[in-house]
Amino acid sequence: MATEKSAATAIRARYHHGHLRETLIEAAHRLIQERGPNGFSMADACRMAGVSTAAPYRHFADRTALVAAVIGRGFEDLTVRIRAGRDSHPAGTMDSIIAMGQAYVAFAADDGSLFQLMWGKRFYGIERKHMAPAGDACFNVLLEAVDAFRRARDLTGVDTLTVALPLWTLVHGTASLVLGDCYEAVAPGTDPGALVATATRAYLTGLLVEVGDQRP
Amino acid sequence: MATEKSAATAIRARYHHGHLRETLIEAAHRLIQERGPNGFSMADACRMAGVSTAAPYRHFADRTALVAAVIGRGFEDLTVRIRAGRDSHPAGTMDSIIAMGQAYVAFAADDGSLFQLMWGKRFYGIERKHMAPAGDACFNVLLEAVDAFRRARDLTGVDTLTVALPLWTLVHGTASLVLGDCYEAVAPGTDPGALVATATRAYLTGLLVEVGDQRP
DNA sequence: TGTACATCAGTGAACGCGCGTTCACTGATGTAC
DNA sequence: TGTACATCAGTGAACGCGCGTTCACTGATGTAC
Repeated sequence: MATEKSAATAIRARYHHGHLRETLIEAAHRLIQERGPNGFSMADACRMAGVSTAAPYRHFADRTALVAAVIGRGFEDLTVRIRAGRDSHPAGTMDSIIAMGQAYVAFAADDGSLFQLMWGKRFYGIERKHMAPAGDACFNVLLEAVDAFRRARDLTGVDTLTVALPLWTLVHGTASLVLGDCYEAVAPGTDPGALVATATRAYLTGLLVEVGDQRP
Repeated sequence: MATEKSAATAIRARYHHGHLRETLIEAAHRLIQERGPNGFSMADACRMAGVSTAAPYRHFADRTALVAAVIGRGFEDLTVRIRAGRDSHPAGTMDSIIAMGQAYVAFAADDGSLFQLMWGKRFYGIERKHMAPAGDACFNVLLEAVDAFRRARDLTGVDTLTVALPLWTLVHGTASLVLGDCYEAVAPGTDPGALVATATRAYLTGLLVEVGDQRP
């Protein structure tokens, strides 16, 4: 019986938690997932981690610092996922770019509240510039893919950034509308992944027609 | 001196406010604008309106009802603005569709927090379906414009909704990234209006190439 | 036109609540000798 | 190997705060006669 109990509360059997920093980040993440971008409180995270409300201040300056850590994890996760999408097809193909976009949307669908926190503003007073390194790493995955596409298609009339921004915009829009239940309200049954594919294809085809040296 | 004072506090000189419902909606709107999607509280709105904290309950069931009213106004405003954009160019032209998108983005830039509230989820527990009528009216403006474009271009290979969804997605993405300061972080000086124009043009051009009966 | 009265839109004080953060503390850990 | 001690990661109680909502109330308004 003592053994049973210690199994259930194994982590807190010791005075020192041991992995409190990690545990708090995960707890905050789960709270945000379950209750929305504002659903997080220090007190709840402590309850979840089985720790007193003063404990987090050994690891985080304040509540904002904890949320910032969660957001940082979000960017890392997103970067891994879109890189995997991109690399699932040969470099320089439309399919590679499409898969990347679909991975972006899938991330938003899985983790909508965190997605809103990452790209939104004024939720917890965290400025965009404080997320710059993590966000840049993420954006670079897209830039590399677009660069490969431009080289593959001899698309020299426009620079990489100009091609990339609308692609990002398109998948970001898809993600935002998915997680706001907006497609459901207006066109039930819409498949966001398919939408990303057709829209991306049409956009890139249009680009090739307009400024490409080569026809689609 | 009594006159000066009554000028400053003219509205509250009488026991009955007279326009409290309107005033509270405006106050809540301003608080949301100034302090972000979560920056609104009943108490602040009352302070702003110069009224006791119990007064709002004559006009709104609870705090959520007040926010819902603000969101409703947002949809009305957005509808007016995109309709004006659409009608600023001949029906059925790309320019008409582009101007509509630019109006959408301009709305977001002017009123970012409200925009997030309107399209986001789980901020104040308001479900998408409760905004349906206002949102539908808004979406119909886009559908009409796309329908005019399809007729003008004999674009019979795809239906209106299929053409419209990526257009919405594109401008929604632009709006979201603008108000999250995301373009600034990655491509300083980006003009969102120009981005909407070139991306919309490329997308529609691609569509005409892929499924149009007529070449661009 | 004057009056009685129902209705309505406010007041102001109070409630219970949960929050972020701080404080002096305590128990565990690791290291120098 | 054993011990003294500095360091560190926790505790638990308390703080002050602002919030949403309710309550019995009061002052103003409009209407029937």
